[in-house]
Amino acid sequence: MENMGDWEQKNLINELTQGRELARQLHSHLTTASSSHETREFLVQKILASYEKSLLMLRWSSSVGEPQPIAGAVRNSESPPSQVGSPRSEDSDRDIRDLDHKSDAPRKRKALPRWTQQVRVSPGMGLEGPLDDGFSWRKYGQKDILNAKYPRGYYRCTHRHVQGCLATKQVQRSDEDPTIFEITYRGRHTCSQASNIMPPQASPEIVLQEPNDVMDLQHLNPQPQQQHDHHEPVLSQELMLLNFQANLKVQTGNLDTHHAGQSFPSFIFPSSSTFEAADHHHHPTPEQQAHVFPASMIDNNFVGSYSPSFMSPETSGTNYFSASPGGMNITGFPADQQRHFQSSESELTEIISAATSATNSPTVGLDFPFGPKFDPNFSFDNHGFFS
DNA sequence: ACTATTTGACCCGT
DNA sequence: ACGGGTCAAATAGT
Repeated sequence: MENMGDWEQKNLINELTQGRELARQLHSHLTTASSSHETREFLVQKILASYEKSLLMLRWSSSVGEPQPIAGAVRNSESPPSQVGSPRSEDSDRDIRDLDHKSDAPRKRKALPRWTQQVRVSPGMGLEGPLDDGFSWRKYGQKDILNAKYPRGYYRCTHRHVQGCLATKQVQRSDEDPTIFEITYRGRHTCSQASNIMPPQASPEIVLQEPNDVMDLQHLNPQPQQQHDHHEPVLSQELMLLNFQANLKVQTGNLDTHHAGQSFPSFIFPSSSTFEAADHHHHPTPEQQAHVFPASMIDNNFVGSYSPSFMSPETSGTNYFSASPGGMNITGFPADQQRHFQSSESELTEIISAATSATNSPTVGLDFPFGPKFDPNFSFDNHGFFS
C-alpha cells in the first residue's frame, strides 16, 4: 500500500502549486510596468525557495535516486559547496540485541539512525534558521559547543508526546560560513505530522548530506514506550497517513565511490527496548516516576523478530535503519513512547489514553535498507509523484 | 489559557 | 572533570 507517501505528496504538491502561483504572479508583474524591482525580486526568491523546498522534500522522502547534489539555485558568493564535512561515514547502527540474559543490567545500546545535511540559506532573504524541512520541531535546548562560534540548537518532534515520535535534530551554524547550517537528524519520524504546512522561506541549498552514525550515539531520546491501544478514531486516521519514509542519499559529490543512499521506512521503533529502559535521566519527580512503565514489559514486545540486517544489496552497505513492520501501515505504528516527564498535564492525560496499542508487538525495529516493499536495489524512486 | 522558547541545572559517557 | 545532550522552571508569545 502506498499510503506512505501520501502526506508528503500532498505537501509536495502544495509546495509546487504555490510555486506555480508565485511564478504566475511574477509573470504578471513583469508585464506590469508599475511593479517594483523589489517585488519582482521577492517573487523570484520565493519561487526559488519553493523549488528548493520541493527538491528537498523529494530527496527526503522517497528515495530519490539522483546522485548529484541539487544544484544550487542561489549561489553567489563564496565558497562552493565543497563538502565540508567529512566524507561520509556510513554505516549504521544496527544493533543486534541479543537477549542476553542479564536482564537487569541496564543494557544500553541504542543507536538511532543519524545523518547530517548541510543546508545553506541564501543571504538575501531574511530568515535564518534553517529551512523548514516539513516537520514541526520544538526546541528543547541550546548549547555552546566547544570550538564553535555559534551555539547548537536541539530540537525534538513536536508530537513526541502524543505520538511518540522520537525524531530529533540538532542545528549547528557553520563557523566559517554562517549561511550554512549543519543539521543532524536522529531518528525517523513516526508521527503523522498531520498538519504540516510548509511555509516557504529561505531558500536553502543542500550542500550535502551524509548519513553516518558511526559513533555510538549516546543517549537517545528518553522514552520508554508503551503501546497504545485505543486511540481515537481520528487519531488512527492520522496514523495511517503517517508512514512515510524518508531516506536520504548521499552523494557526496562523488567523492566516494559508493553512494550511500538510504532510506528508511517509517518508523523506528525503539527497537529495543533498550533505550527506554534506560530512560536515562530520570529526574525524579516523584510523581512522574510513578508512572513509568515497567521496562520489562516493554522489552518483551520487541525483540522478537529481528531480521538481521541486510546489508545493502548493492554495493557497499549502505543503509539500514529502522524499519517498520512489514509494511508500514497503520498498525505498525509506533507503539512506543511514553512520556512521563514533561508535558503539561493535559497533554499527559491525553497521551496516556492514547497509548497502548494492541498491535504492538511484532514490529520490531529491524533494519533494512529499503522499505519492505521495495526492492532493495533501489527503487522506487519516485513512485510516481505527480503523474 | 495555552503552547513555545529560553536558559541554567542536571545527567551521562568519556 | 569536561563536554555535550536533555530537562524543566521561568519566561515570552499567542
